[in-house]
Amino acid sequence: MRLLVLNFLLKRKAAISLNDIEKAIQPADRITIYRTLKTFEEKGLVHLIDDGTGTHKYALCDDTCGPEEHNDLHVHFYCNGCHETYCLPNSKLPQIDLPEGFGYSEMNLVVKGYCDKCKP
Amino acid sequence: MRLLVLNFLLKRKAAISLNDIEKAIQPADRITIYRTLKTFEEKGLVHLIDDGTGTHKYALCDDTCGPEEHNDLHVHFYCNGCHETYCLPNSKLPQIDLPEGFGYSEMNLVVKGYCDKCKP
DNA sequence: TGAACAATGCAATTGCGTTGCATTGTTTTC
DNA sequence: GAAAACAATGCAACGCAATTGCATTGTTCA
Repeated sequence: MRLLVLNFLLKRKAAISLNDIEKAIQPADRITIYRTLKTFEEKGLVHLIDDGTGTHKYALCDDTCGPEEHNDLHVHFYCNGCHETYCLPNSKLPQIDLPEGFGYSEMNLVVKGYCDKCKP
Repeated sequence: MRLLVLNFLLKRKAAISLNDIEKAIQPADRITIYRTLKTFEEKGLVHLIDDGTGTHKYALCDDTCGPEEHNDLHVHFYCNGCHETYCLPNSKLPQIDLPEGFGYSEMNLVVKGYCDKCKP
């Protein structure tokens, strides 16, 4: 089962939700996939994306990720047309000036718009 | 009821969730507060914040917002200590280089860390 | 082989957002 | 001023996704 999920993740370029995987890998139990993804995340294989749609998405990490640390410090792009969420690893996160006394730890940046296939 | 909600929003500097308001304004019905906030949002009084916690937060808009348009183009800060979400209107959104063919429409940027009160 | 452990699957729960509908309060019209 | 039209409130219920408990099955190790 974990191999099935992993293979599906490798095939897809965009981030996918639990439902996507469930539909693609049938018959499969949603809870098993959920726990599989959770395990993958803990081990540093995938990272969880919050693209503002309310449903979690998952995408493969790059090689620098591990169980200790997630280097998912890149921009995510949500397409209003095809409703896909893409990782933009080439777009690095900007430097933000925080108010005095505030400490930075992580950042989540989601850009919305239309991807190259859906652009009107 | 709407006045109660508005006054509570004015008193609080941080963004607040439906539950926060419900606990603060008792006795009050959750649905009524929900619809109140929804009305406020449509009229351009408050804007909705997705800080990645999974629950929506609301915060007052500045004077440039109206029913037609929300100028909530600023950074939000989530404190891992007190779990409060702050608006950082002085931190403008950065310019992100999108891949070829991608079109920009909106952006959501949440910085996480520790605020000045919770910084260790 | 048997015990310890991990993985899976089913059922059920939680949390939050949301809608339907009846009731109450307010405004408009005659 | 009464009746009708409309807005606001409150209760119940629904929906969706994430999450957990527990029993069952498969795997590893002594």
